[in-house]
Amino acid sequence: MSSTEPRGPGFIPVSPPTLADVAERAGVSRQTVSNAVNNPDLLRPDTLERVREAIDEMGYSPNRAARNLRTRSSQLIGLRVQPAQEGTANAMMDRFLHTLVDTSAEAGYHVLLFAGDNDDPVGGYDHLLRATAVDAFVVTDTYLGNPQAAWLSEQRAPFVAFGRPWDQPHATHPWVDVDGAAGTRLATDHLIEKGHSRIAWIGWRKDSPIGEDRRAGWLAAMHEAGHPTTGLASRVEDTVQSGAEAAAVLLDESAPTAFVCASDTLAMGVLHTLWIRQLAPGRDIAVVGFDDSQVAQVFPVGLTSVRQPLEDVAVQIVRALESLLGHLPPPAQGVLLTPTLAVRGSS
Amino acid sequence: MSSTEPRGPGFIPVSPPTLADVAERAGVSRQTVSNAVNNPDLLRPDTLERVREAIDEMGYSPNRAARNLRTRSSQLIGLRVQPAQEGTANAMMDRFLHTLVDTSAEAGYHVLLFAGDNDDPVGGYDHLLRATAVDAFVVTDTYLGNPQAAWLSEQRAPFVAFGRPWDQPHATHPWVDVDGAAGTRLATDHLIEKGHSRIAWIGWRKDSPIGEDRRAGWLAAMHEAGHPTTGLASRVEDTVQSGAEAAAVLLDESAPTAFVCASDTLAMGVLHTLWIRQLAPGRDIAVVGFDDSQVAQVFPVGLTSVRQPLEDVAVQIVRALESLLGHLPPPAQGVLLTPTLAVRGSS
DNA sequence: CCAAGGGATTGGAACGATCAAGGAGCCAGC
DNA sequence: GCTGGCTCCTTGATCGTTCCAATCCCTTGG
Repeated sequence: MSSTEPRGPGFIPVSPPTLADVAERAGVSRQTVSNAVNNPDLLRPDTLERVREAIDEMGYSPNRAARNLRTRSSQLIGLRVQPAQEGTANAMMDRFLHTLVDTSAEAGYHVLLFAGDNDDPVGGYDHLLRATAVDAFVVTDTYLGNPQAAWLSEQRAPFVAFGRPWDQPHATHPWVDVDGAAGTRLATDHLIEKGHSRIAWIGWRKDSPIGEDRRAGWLAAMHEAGHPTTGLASRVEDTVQSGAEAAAVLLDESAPTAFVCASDTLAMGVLHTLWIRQLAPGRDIAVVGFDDSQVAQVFPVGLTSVRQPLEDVAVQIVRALESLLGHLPPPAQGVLLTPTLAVRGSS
Repeated sequence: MSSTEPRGPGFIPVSPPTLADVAERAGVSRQTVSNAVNNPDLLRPDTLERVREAIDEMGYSPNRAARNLRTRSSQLIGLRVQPAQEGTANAMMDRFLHTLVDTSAEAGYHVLLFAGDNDDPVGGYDHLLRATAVDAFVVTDTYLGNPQAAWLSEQRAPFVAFGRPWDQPHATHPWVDVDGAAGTRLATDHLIEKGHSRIAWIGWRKDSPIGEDRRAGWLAAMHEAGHPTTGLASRVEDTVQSGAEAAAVLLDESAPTAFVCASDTLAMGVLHTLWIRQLAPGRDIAVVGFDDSQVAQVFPVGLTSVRQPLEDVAVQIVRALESLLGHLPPPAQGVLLTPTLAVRGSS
């Protein structure tokens, strides 16, 4: 049999033992070995013991391809990685990815990465789906107007989205998202508690639903505290440069004592302006960012920042996937998680 | 056949068409369709055309599991992700991962992520290998004393390492690495060119071969330029705090006019100390980091930093993998790539 | 006109697992 | 003693593809 081929230096590795090899060794049939692996309850304890010994001795692991073929499932979850782009929120995804991999592993799944193509947002999905190469997808780039979610729904492909279907209020697919408004509200309340009342907002252009969501949190917190907001809000591109310029304008025209920003990138811009003007962040002016990126953590005095619970997001996504794939009761259609505030020297 | 099942709202997705379905439609045998996909040269042009039409019309993609089973290959490359840890060089891996996925895709491979476990560094590899779930591995954490590389070599498993086998000079597996010494030499020469002669080094503890490699580049450049180095080198933990302290000590005792650091993290520490002492980076004191992290890019004046050619690393790794897997002539055993210097305001 | 040769195509047999039935063997009950 | 039910295990068929060897068809040369 395959497991008894000659072996020695310079040889190609022997093919791993099969179910039949183990069966022969344990003196049982193939199916019994299969049951020992998948339905141990069906075996008599002594038989189970014997088969397990054989499995251990031979170092048997079920062949993935054969199992996949027969069961029509791959135990793989597909995740598309965006085309390489510089310095965006990608780095943040790192935390998410780690937990996703870990949690998936616990559920018996692996994560398959595949390349994305902006011109053909659906191509990669299509191929993997038709080849039954993955059991489900995790869709993370829902903010791009997500044709994927709609397309996958239409194909009746199992998937869970990280991000609400902003522009498709009637979408029925499961999703997990972070409550951005709650995050900025947290940040604003924190500043109010510190005694600030003129708290400025620097966010993204109006066509970003995520940006508007985050802005809403700031606005609500300010209104509730009875603080004015006119002239204190600015909407710009998500770059350090834009953040710096916006901060300069706001400082000149509205004299805020604190800034809440839609991203750490913008917050870095604010800090840049403060630095130029010899204003000490945290002492003269408070600044809060969003994302708790590495930048926020290593910035000299530390940048207070809203931290997305990406680990929880990953866990919830895997839970939803398990439901979809039939291992658990159906999940809530949408799960909204609340971020926390990482308080540092800048506030 | 499976492709003609009833379809409509509320139904479970129909199973995708198979080779046999396409064959029937095109009026040829299964094998001919298979050849149309894998060895088009074997078909007569008109037959090929007819089969291709059928494939397109039915939206056929070969079933991955079946193909994998028959060919004993999975077209998957395994990459272990370390257990989630905070704020380390992980974020840098993002660039690498993207390119790895893209390049692998061009070579017909997908990337499979699997969870790592520090207690059992080999467990994940072992399972995937025996289950023939992946064709090869990319090993990235070779600096941990890499038991993986040795173990995989012993198993005769195909893999390529990102990182030289520092502690195993006789290892024979293929690897790709970045020439850290060349990077720090680049940084040091850049500073020398700017007129600096008292250039300090802040690096890692002596037991890090990577750290010593980077230090060697600084040392060589200084010697070649005839500049003294005594009292100008410091070896500390890789934290902002340590970098700040080391910079303070060096400034007090040796009055350097520039710093070369083994990491951006350390460089941030230096910048912190400069900020406290009201010294302007780039004007009063020059600073160069290593890794060109996001931090370096968004830091107000910009942090000059050695940039690892991670994209090239990924490309070379995929190339080496293709060789291992028999599609190309055997590769060089080791590939050493030279980093570049991203010059910004801090120097 | 037939045999030889080569290109194009075909049918059967794997690959290694699970599914769906189908036996043994044993005990209780009539 | 035979049946029925239960537990435990086995046998054949199957998933969809590619490998292998055989077959078919058409051309060419003797």
